[in-house]
Amino acid sequence: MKLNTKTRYAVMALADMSNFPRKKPVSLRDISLRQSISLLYLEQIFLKLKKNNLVKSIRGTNGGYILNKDPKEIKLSEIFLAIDEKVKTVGCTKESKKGCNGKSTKCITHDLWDELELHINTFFEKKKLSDLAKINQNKIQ
Amino acid sequence: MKLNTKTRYAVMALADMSNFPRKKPVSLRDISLRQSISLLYLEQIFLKLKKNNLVKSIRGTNGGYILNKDPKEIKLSEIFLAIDEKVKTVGCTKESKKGCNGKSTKCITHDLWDELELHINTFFEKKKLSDLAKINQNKIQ
DNA sequence: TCAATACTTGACTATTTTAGTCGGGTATAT
DNA sequence: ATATACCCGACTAAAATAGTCAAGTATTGA
Repeated sequence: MKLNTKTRYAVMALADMSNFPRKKPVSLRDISLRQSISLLYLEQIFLKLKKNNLVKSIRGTNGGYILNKDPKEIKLSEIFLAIDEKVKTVGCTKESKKGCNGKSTKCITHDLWDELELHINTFFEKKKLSDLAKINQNKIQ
Repeated sequence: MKLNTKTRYAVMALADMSNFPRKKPVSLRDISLRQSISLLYLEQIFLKLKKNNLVKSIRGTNGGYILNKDPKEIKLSEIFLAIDEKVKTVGCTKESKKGCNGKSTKCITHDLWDELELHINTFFEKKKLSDLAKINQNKIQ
């Protein structure tokens, strides 16, 4: 059970941006250098973030991206949604209406995974981008 | 972010077993039929569960597996551990001591993922096998 | 005793997902 | 004009997943 890099990098990149004044565009090149993330990969990620209105883009020299909202207002769940990362603990979701293992009944663990999903999603709803402050960049002990 | 089938099936299978008296061995064949899980796959899974002392095996005709503890005593976290499913939200763990992205400092999101990991693991520590009762097998609405 | 049942083990494999890269754009500032 | 920096779809190598397969061993019951 692990997070994909796209989502992790998205959070990292946005957290990076939130360390700078919101008015000036931040270029992907700079983020790439500071956070050691491939520039080409960042481009892919930011297209999604833009489509989902988390950032706006400014082209040309001295261009870059700008956060659309104050970091205090940006929930991690929004970022996850933008990147398409679904916290789906299991195949038999409520949406599928199909039951687990192709049967019309819930599998024996169905409610458990539902509960876990809710648990995790609640965590991401509560966390804001602003919670990842510079203070986090300490040495590992 | 999703759970692998091995872990899910392990929980399903053990939950299935816990619906029957603990003294009589439950064969994988029966579990396979009731829960629609491949028998060959179940065999692989139960070897792990056995190695980690969650079940004991009885060979031969009328053989099968027996839970080593009361379902009330079996934490889901134990099952996860047995199957090797690690809730590792990210590469830069405390254990690696290496820092994120090869640097000696924590990445900007390091503490976040740590916190998430703890959050999820706490959930599994609290959940017992007995919490997945027969009552869960309702129709999907 | 001997056939059937059921666990044991390691190796193998097709498919899917992940984690990117590549190539060719377009818009803007200087 | 030219360099910068965003835009976009298609592609791909590598890893993980979700199993299967072959060849056992131990035990029971007829």
